[in-house]
Amino acid sequence: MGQHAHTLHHGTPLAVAAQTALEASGEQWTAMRARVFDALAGFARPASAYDIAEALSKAEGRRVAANSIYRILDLFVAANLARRVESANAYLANAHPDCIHDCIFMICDTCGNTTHIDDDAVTGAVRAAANKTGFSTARPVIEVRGTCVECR
Amino acid sequence: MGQHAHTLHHGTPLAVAAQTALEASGEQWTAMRARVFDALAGFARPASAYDIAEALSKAEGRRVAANSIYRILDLFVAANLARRVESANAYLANAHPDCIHDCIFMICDTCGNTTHIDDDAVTGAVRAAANKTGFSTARPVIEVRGTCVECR
DNA sequence: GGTGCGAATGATATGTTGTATCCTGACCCG
DNA sequence: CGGGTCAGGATACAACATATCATTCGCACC
Repeated sequence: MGQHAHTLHHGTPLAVAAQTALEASGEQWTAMRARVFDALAGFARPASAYDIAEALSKAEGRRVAANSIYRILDLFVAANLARRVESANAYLANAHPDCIHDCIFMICDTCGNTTHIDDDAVTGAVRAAANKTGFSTARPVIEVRGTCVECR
Repeated sequence: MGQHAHTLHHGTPLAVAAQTALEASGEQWTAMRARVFDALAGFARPASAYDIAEALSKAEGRRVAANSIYRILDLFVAANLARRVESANAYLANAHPDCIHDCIFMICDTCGNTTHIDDDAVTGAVRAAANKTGFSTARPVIEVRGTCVECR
Protein backbone atom coordinates (compact mmCIF):
# COMPACT_ATOMS: atom_id res chain seq x y z
CA MET A 1 0.00 0.00 0.00
CA GLY A 2 1.30 3.41 -0.89
CA GLN A 3 0.80 4.75 2.61
CA HIS A 4 2.87 7.59 3.90
CA ALA A 5 2.66 10.21 6.57
CA HIS A 6 0.36 13.13 5.90
CA THR A 7 0.00 16.38 7.66
CA LEU A 8 -3.73 16.53 8.10
CA HIS A 9 -5.08 19.99 8.67
CA HIS A 10 -8.43 21.19 9.84
CA GLY A 11 -9.95 24.40 11.08
CA THR A 12 -7.72 27.46 10.96
CA PRO A 13 -4.52 25.46 10.37
CA LEU A 14 -6.15 24.05 7.25
CA ALA A 15 -6.89 27.53 5.96
CA VAL A 16 -3.29 28.49 6.62
CA ALA A 17 -2.03 25.47 4.73
CA ALA A 18 -4.38 26.35 1.90
CA GLN A 19 -3.11 29.91 1.79
CA THR A 20 0.47 28.69 1.72
CA ALA A 21 -0.25 26.28 -1.09
CA LEU A 22 -2.15 28.81 -3.17
CA GLU A 23 0.55 31.43 -2.80
CA ALA A 24 3.15 28.82 -3.65
CA SER A 25 1.42 28.41 -6.99
CA GLY A 26 1.76 32.11 -7.67
CA GLU A 27 -1.77 33.21 -6.81
CA GLN A 28 -3.06 35.69 -4.28
CA TRP A 29 -4.88 34.70 -1.12
CA THR A 30 -7.67 37.26 -1.15
CA ALA A 31 -10.47 37.77 1.36
CA MET A 32 -12.97 36.37 -1.12
CA ARG A 33 -10.87 33.28 -1.73
CA ALA A 34 -10.51 32.75 2.00
CA ARG A 35 -14.27 32.94 2.42
CA VAL A 36 -14.86 30.48 -0.40
CA PHE A 37 -12.34 28.11 1.07
CA ASP A 38 -13.91 28.34 4.52
CA ALA A 39 -17.35 27.75 3.09
CA LEU A 40 -16.14 24.74 1.14
CA ALA A 41 -14.31 23.32 4.13
CA GLY A 42 -17.44 23.85 6.21
CA PHE A 43 -19.39 21.32 4.19
CA ALA A 44 -19.18 17.76 5.39
CA ARG A 45 -20.06 16.54 1.93
CA PRO A 46 -19.10 17.51 -1.59
CA ALA A 47 -20.53 20.95 -2.26
CA SER A 48 -21.58 22.31 -5.62
CA ALA A 49 -20.55 25.78 -6.69
CA TYR A 50 -24.16 26.79 -6.14
CA ASP A 51 -24.15 25.40 -2.61
CA ILE A 52 -21.18 27.57 -1.84
CA ALA A 53 -22.71 30.60 -3.54
CA GLU A 54 -25.80 30.18 -1.41
CA ALA A 55 -23.87 29.71 1.81
CA LEU A 56 -21.79 32.78 1.10
CA SER A 57 -24.79 34.83 0.07
CA LYS A 58 -26.44 34.03 3.36
CA ALA A 59 -23.33 34.66 5.42
CA GLU A 60 -22.61 37.99 3.79
CA GLY A 61 -26.12 39.27 3.29
CA ARG A 62 -25.53 39.93 -0.39
CA ARG A 63 -25.91 37.95 -3.55
CA VAL A 64 -22.77 36.08 -4.56
CA ALA A 65 -22.97 34.84 -8.12
CA ALA A 66 -22.04 31.31 -9.11
CA ASN A 67 -19.51 32.31 -11.73
CA SER A 68 -17.31 33.94 -9.11
CA ILE A 69 -17.36 30.70 -7.18
CA TYR A 70 -16.47 28.69 -10.26
CA ARG A 71 -13.51 30.90 -10.98
CA ILE A 72 -12.17 30.43 -7.51
CA LEU A 73 -12.90 26.71 -7.39
CA ASP A 74 -11.02 26.22 -10.65
CA LEU A 75 -8.08 27.98 -9.09
CA PHE A 76 -8.33 25.80 -5.99
CA VAL A 77 -8.46 22.62 -8.01
CA ALA A 78 -5.46 23.69 -10.07
CA ALA A 79 -3.53 24.43 -6.89
CA ASN A 80 -4.63 21.21 -5.19
CA LEU A 81 -6.58 23.02 -2.46
CA ALA A 82 -9.76 21.34 -3.57
CA ARG A 83 -10.85 18.35 -5.57
CA ARG A 84 -13.70 17.93 -7.96
CA VAL A 85 -15.85 14.86 -7.45
CA GLU A 86 -16.87 14.13 -11.02
CA SER A 87 -19.66 11.73 -10.30
CA ALA A 88 -21.29 14.28 -8.00
CA ASN A 89 -20.60 17.49 -9.92
CA ALA A 90 -19.29 18.89 -6.66
CA TYR A 91 -16.15 19.86 -4.81
CA LEU A 92 -14.33 18.94 -1.61
CA ALA A 93 -11.67 20.80 0.31
CA ASN A 94 -8.40 18.94 0.29
CA ALA A 95 -7.23 18.20 3.82
CA HIS A 96 -3.59 18.04 2.81
CA PRO A 97 -2.93 20.51 0.03
CA ASP A 98 0.78 20.15 0.56
CA CYS A 99 1.13 16.74 -1.05
CA ILE A 100 -0.16 15.52 -4.35
CA HIS A 101 -2.01 12.26 -4.86
CA ASP A 102 -4.36 10.65 -7.27
CA CYS A 103 -6.96 9.97 -4.67
CA ILE A 104 -9.83 7.55 -4.52
CA PHE A 105 -13.18 8.91 -3.37
CA MET A 106 -15.87 6.83 -1.78
CA ILE A 107 -19.27 8.48 -2.08
CA CYS A 108 -22.19 7.09 -0.10
CA ASP A 109 -25.27 6.95 -2.31
CA THR A 110 -27.48 7.08 0.77
CA CYS A 111 -26.12 9.94 2.89
CA GLY A 112 -23.71 11.59 0.51
CA ASN A 113 -20.81 11.45 2.91
CA THR A 114 -17.58 11.19 1.03
CA THR A 115 -14.25 9.92 2.22
CA HIS A 116 -11.09 9.30 0.37
CA ILE A 117 -8.05 7.13 0.46
CA ASP A 118 -4.64 7.67 -1.06
CA ASP A 119 -3.39 4.37 -2.33
CA ASP A 120 -0.60 4.99 -4.76
CA ALA A 121 -0.29 1.31 -5.60
CA VAL A 122 -3.87 1.18 -6.84
CA THR A 123 -3.88 4.54 -8.59
CA GLY A 124 -0.52 3.72 -10.11
CA ALA A 125 -1.96 0.50 -11.48
CA VAL A 126 -4.77 2.46 -13.11
CA ARG A 127 -2.31 4.87 -14.69
CA ALA A 128 -0.12 2.00 -15.83
CA ALA A 129 -3.02 0.10 -17.36
CA ALA A 130 -4.02 3.17 -19.36
CA ASN A 131 -0.50 4.04 -20.41
CA LYS A 132 0.12 0.52 -21.61
CA THR A 133 -2.40 1.12 -24.38
CA GLY A 134 -0.47 4.16 -25.54
CA PHE A 135 -2.77 6.59 -23.79
CA SER A 136 -1.04 9.38 -21.95
CA THR A 137 -2.61 9.79 -18.54
CA ALA A 138 -3.04 13.28 -17.18
CA ARG A 139 -5.57 12.74 -14.45
CA PRO A 140 -7.21 9.55 -13.25
CA VAL A 141 -10.75 9.88 -11.94
CA ILE A 142 -11.27 7.12 -9.43
CA GLU A 143 -14.48 7.26 -7.48
CA VAL A 144 -16.43 4.53 -5.81
CA ARG A 145 -20.19 4.74 -5.39
CA GLY A 146 -21.73 2.58 -2.72
CA THR A 147 -22.77 2.59 0.90
CA CYS A 148 -20.77 3.88 3.84
CA VAL A 149 -20.35 2.10 7.16
CA GLU A 150 -23.08 4.10 8.90
CA CYS A 151 -25.68 3.55 6.23
CA ARG A 152 -24.98 -0.13 5.79
CA MET B 1 -4.33 -8.90 -16.24
CA GLY B 2 -7.90 -9.98 -16.07
CA GLN B 3 -8.12 -10.55 -19.79
CA HIS B 4 -10.63 -12.96 -21.18
CA ALA B 5 -12.33 -13.61 -24.47
CA HIS B 6 -15.09 -11.22 -25.41
CA THR B 7 -17.63 -11.40 -28.12
CA LEU B 8 -17.25 -7.97 -29.64
CA HIS B 9 -20.26 -6.85 -31.61
CA HIS B 10 -20.71 -4.01 -34.02
CA GLY B 11 -23.26 -2.92 -36.58
CA THR B 12 -26.40 -5.02 -36.77
CA PRO B 13 -25.01 -7.89 -34.68
CA LEU B 14 -24.44 -5.39 -31.90
CA ALA B 15 -28.05 -4.26 -32.04
CA VAL B 16 -29.12 -7.88 -31.89
CA ALA B 17 -26.94 -8.50 -28.86
CA ALA B 18 -28.38 -5.39 -27.26
CA GLN B 19 -31.92 -6.55 -27.92
CA THR B 20 -31.16 -9.94 -26.43
CA ALA B 21 -29.61 -8.40 -23.33
CA LEU B 22 -32.45 -5.94 -22.81
CA GLU B 23 -35.10 -8.61 -23.19
CA ALA B 24 -33.14 -10.83 -20.83
CA SER B 25 -33.56 -8.15 -18.20
CA GLY B 26 -37.32 -8.27 -18.65
CA GLU B 27 -37.75 -5.16 -20.79
CA GLN B 28 -39.21 -4.70 -24.22
CA TRP B 29 -37.14 -3.96 -27.30
CA THR B 30 -39.30 -1.28 -28.90
CA ALA B 31 -38.77 0.59 -32.15
CA MET B 32 -37.92 3.74 -30.22
CA ARG B 33 -35.37 1.92 -28.08
CA ALA B 34 -33.81 0.41 -31.17
CA ARG B 35 -33.49 3.86 -32.72
CA VAL B 36 -31.93 5.29 -29.59
CA PHE B 37 -29.49 2.44 -29.43
CA ASP B 38 -28.54 2.84 -33.08
CA ALA B 39 -28.06 6.56 -32.63
CA LEU B 40 -25.89 6.00 -29.57
CA ALA B 41 -23.84 3.32 -31.28
CA GLY B 42 -23.42 5.65 -34.25
CA PHE B 43 -21.42 8.13 -32.21
CA ALA B 44 -17.69 7.55 -32.11
CA ARG B 45 -17.47 9.47 -28.86
CA PRO B 46 -19.53 9.66 -25.71
CA ALA B 47 -22.86 11.22 -26.60
CA SER B 48 -25.04 13.28 -24.31
CA ALA B 49 -28.76 12.67 -24.13
CA TYR B 50 -29.19 15.91 -26.02
CA ASP B 51 -26.82 14.78 -28.77
CA ILE B 52 -28.97 11.72 -29.24
CA ALA B 53 -32.18 13.71 -29.11
CA GLU B 54 -30.85 15.98 -31.81
CA ALA B 55 -29.64 13.13 -34.02
CA LEU B 56 -32.98 11.39 -33.70
CA SER B 57 -34.93 14.57 -34.30
CA LYS B 58 -33.03 15.12 -37.53
CA ALA B 59 -33.35 11.51 -38.66
CA GLU B 60 -37.08 11.35 -38.01
CA GLY B 61 -38.08 14.84 -38.98
CA ARG B 62 -39.84 15.46 -35.69
CA ARG B 63 -38.86 16.78 -32.32
CA VAL B 64 -37.68 14.11 -29.89
CA ALA B 65 -37.56 15.41 -26.35
CA ALA B 66 -34.61 14.84 -24.06
CA ASN B 67 -36.58 13.21 -21.29
CA SER B 68 -37.55 10.32 -23.53
CA ILE B 69 -33.89 9.77 -24.26
CA TYR B 70 -32.96 9.90 -20.60
CA ARG B 71 -35.56 7.31 -19.75
CA ILE B 72 -34.24 4.93 -22.36
CA LEU B 73 -30.60 5.59 -21.51
CA ASP B 74 -31.30 4.81 -17.85
CA LEU B 75 -32.80 1.54 -18.95
CA PHE B 76 -29.79 0.81 -21.14
CA VAL B 77 -27.35 1.55 -18.35
CA ALA B 78 -29.28 -0.67 -15.95
CA ALA B 79 -29.24 -3.49 -18.48
CA ASN B 80 -25.56 -2.97 -19.35
CA LEU B 81 -26.28 -1.96 -22.93
CA ALA B 82 -24.69 1.40 -22.35
CA ARG B 83 -22.34 3.06 -19.94
CA ARG B 84 -22.35 6.50 -18.50
CA VAL B 85 -19.07 8.39 -18.63
CA GLU B 86 -19.32 10.45 -15.47
CA SER B 87 -16.56 12.89 -16.20
CA ALA B 88 -18.13 13.72 -19.56
CA ASN B 89 -21.83 13.68 -18.63
CA ALA B 90 -22.34 11.42 -21.60
CA TYR B 91 -23.01 7.86 -22.67
CA LEU B 92 -21.38 5.14 -24.72
CA ALA B 93 -22.84 2.01 -26.25
CA ASN B 94 -21.41 -1.10 -24.70
CA ALA B 95 -19.77 -3.30 -27.31
CA HIS B 96 -20.29 -6.44 -25.29
CA PRO B 97 -23.51 -6.21 -23.33
CA ASP B 98 -23.37 -9.91 -22.60
CA CYS B 99 -20.64 -9.73 -20.00
CA ILE B 100 -20.32 -7.48 -17.02
CA HIS B 101 -17.21 -5.57 -16.09
CA ASP B 102 -16.13 -2.60 -14.09
CA CYS B 103 -14.49 -0.94 -16.98
CA ILE B 104 -11.85 1.73 -17.24
CA PHE B 105 -12.49 4.56 -19.69
CA MET B 106 -9.76 6.62 -21.25
CA ILE B 107 -11.08 9.95 -22.51
CA CYS B 108 -8.89 12.12 -24.71
CA ASP B 109 -9.08 15.72 -23.57
CA THR B 110 -8.10 16.88 -27.05
CA CYS B 111 -10.32 14.95 -29.45
CA GLY B 112 -12.85 13.40 -27.11
CA ASN B 113 -12.28 9.89 -28.39
CA THR B 114 -12.90 7.39 -25.66
CA THR B 115 -11.68 3.86 -25.38
CA HIS B 116 -11.96 1.41 -22.58
CA ILE B 117 -10.17 -1.51 -21.08
CA ASP B 118 -11.47 -4.28 -18.87
CA ASP B 119 -8.84 -5.09 -16.36
CA ASP B 120 -10.39 -7.00 -13.53
CA ALA B 121 -7.17 -7.03 -11.55
CA VAL B 122 -7.05 -3.25 -11.42
CA THR B 123 -10.76 -2.69 -10.88
CA GLY B 124 -10.75 -5.42 -8.28
CA ALA B 125 -7.95 -3.63 -6.47
CA VAL B 126 -10.02 -0.44 -6.41
CA ARG B 127 -13.02 -2.28 -5.01
CA ALA B 128 -10.83 -4.02 -2.45
CA ALA B 129 -9.18 -0.81 -1.31
CA ALA B 130 -12.58 0.78 -0.74
CA ASN B 131 -14.07 -2.25 0.95
CA LYS B 132 -11.14 -2.48 3.30
CA THR B 133 -12.27 0.78 4.91
CA GLY B 134 -15.70 -0.70 5.56
CA PHE B 135 -17.26 0.95 2.56
CA SER B 136 -19.56 -1.25 0.54
CA THR B 137 -18.80 -0.79 -3.12
CA ALA B 138 -21.66 -0.79 -5.56
CA ARG B 139 -20.11 0.77 -8.62
CA PRO B 140 -16.57 1.94 -9.18
CA VAL B 141 -16.14 4.90 -11.52
CA ILE B 142 -12.72 4.62 -13.08
CA GLU B 143 -11.98 7.07 -15.84
CA VAL B 144 -8.69 8.40 -17.08
CA ARG B 145 -8.40 11.84 -18.62
CA GLY B 146 -5.41 12.47 -20.81
CA THR B 147 -4.26 12.34 -24.42
CA CYS B 148 -4.81 9.53 -26.89
CA VAL B 149 -2.18 8.10 -29.21
CA GLU B 150 -3.31 10.17 -32.22
CA CYS B 151 -3.32 13.48 -30.37
CA ARG B 152 -0.02 12.95 -28.65
C1' DG C 1 -67.07 -4.98 -29.92
C1' DG C 2 -66.44 -2.26 -25.81
C1' DT C 3 -63.96 -1.48 -21.57
C1' DG C 4 -60.30 -1.19 -18.42
C1' DC C 5 -55.51 -1.61 -17.49
C1' DG C 6 -50.55 -1.06 -17.80
C1' DA C 7 -46.41 0.14 -20.33
C1' DA C 8 -44.14 3.33 -23.37
C1' DT C 9 -43.76 7.65 -25.07
C1' DG C 10 -44.90 12.67 -25.74
C1' DA C 11 -45.34 17.50 -24.17
C1' DT C 12 -44.16 20.88 -21.18
C1' DA C 13 -42.13 23.02 -17.43
C1' DT C 14 -38.61 23.59 -14.29
C1' DG C 15 -34.36 22.71 -11.70
C1' DT C 16 -29.31 22.29 -11.64
C1' DT C 17 -24.72 22.86 -13.36
C1' DG C 18 -21.39 25.41 -16.11
C1' DT C 19 -19.60 29.37 -19.40
C1' DA C 20 -19.22 33.68 -21.89
C1' DT C 21 -19.10 38.53 -22.02
C1' DC C 22 -18.66 42.77 -20.51
C1' DC C 23 -18.03 46.01 -16.70
C1' DT C 24 -16.18 48.10 -12.31
C1' DG C 25 -12.92 49.03 -8.91
C1' DA C 26 -8.43 48.45 -6.65
C1' DC C 27 -3.75 48.59 -7.09
C1' DC C 28 0.72 49.39 -9.11
C1' DC C 29 4.02 51.74 -11.86
C1' DG C 30 5.99 55.14 -14.80
C1' DC D 1 -2.09 61.93 -13.85
C1' DG D 2 -2.60 57.95 -17.41
C1' DG D 3 -2.54 53.45 -18.49
C1' DG D 4 -1.72 48.55 -17.32
C1' DT D 5 -3.21 44.29 -14.82
C1' DC D 6 -5.97 41.50 -11.96
C1' DA D 7 -9.95 40.23 -8.90
C1' DG D 8 -14.47 40.19 -8.74
C1' DG D 9 -19.50 41.56 -10.01
C1' DA D 10 -23.57 41.50 -13.19
C1' DT D 11 -25.98 39.44 -16.56
C1' DA D 12 -27.16 36.32 -19.90
C1' DC D 13 -27.20 32.02 -21.74
C1' DA D 14 -25.91 27.13 -22.74
C1' DA D 15 -25.86 22.35 -21.31
C1' DC D 16 -27.44 18.74 -18.48
C1' DA D 17 -31.18 16.53 -15.81
C1' DT D 18 -35.78 15.65 -13.71
C1' DA D 19 -40.85 16.16 -12.55
C1' DT D 20 -45.53 15.95 -13.90
C1' DC D 21 -49.27 15.10 -16.49
C1' DA D 22 -51.31 13.72 -20.99
C1' DT D 23 -51.67 10.53 -24.89
C1' DT D 24 -51.31 6.32 -27.41
C1' DC D 25 -51.32 1.54 -28.02
C1' DG D 26 -51.57 -3.33 -27.15
C1' DC D 27 -53.88 -6.66 -24.67
C1' DA D 28 -56.80 -9.25 -21.48
C1' DC D 29 -61.45 -9.86 -20.22
C1' DC D 30 -66.28 -9.62 -20.27
